[in-house]
Amino acid sequence: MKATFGEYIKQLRTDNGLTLTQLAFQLDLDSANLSKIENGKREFDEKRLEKLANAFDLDLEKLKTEYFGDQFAKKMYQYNCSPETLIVAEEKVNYLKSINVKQGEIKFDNEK
Amino acid sequence: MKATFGEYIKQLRTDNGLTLTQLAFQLDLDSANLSKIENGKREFDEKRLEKLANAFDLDLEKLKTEYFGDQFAKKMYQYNCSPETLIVAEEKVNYLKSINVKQGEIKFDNEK
DNA sequence: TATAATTTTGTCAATTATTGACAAGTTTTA
DNA sequence: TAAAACTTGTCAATAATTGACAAAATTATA
Repeated sequence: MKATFGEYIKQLRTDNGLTLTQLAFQLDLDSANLSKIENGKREFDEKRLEKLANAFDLDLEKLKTEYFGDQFAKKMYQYNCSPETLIVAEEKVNYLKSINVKQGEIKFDNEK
Repeated sequence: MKATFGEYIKQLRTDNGLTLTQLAFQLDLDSANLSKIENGKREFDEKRLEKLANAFDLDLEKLKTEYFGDQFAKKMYQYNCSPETLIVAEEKVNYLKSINVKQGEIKFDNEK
């Protein structure tokens, strides 16, 4: 899997013989906007990952990996970040996990 | 370097004997908001990275690595992404670079 | 070829998120 | 204990994102 997330969706959709309208309906989206997503002109909203997984019977975890990997890649490309950035990210994830084992949970706004 | 970006700024600031007000001035920020940034309650705006680099005579590239690494780590922690996400990100950066060598540049809105 | 279906693009108001600013509170320092 | 430094809460202003629709372009098919 090397494509962007939009290209990936398009691939899934066409492989399964769906039109934009059909998939957009399942994702609770306008077909015009799904087109933009597939062509990289709009972002796919994280909230719809589960619907996308259901639409094609995909593993949500794998989908998340594709999705966030894509987001990070876009940012890195856009800002010309060094590959080192990803190593730093890995360290910092571990750091965040370690301090939260000790100190309880960080609250993010997407949690209730 | 394992700390969050906010902790990193605080470290730099205190090591150099600056108050919030003093550093905030250099960053064109309100000291109250800088406090929130240091404590992870607000985001540091990418546009201020250069000012931060100047304030402490840091290499902008290294700062970017810390900054974006921190952003990715937060997202991964927040959404409980697998470590694999970073490998996917690396592949996709290369993919983006390869298609743009071939096809010309992707335009991002932050470019003029 | 025409016409129907599909996809793409443009636009814009509405919603949502982020920011700057200031007041008020707390903690630290001298 | 007074001043300085830091933190927290709030909110209007600004900015970014989204949904929706119209219309243009492309593709498929009768």
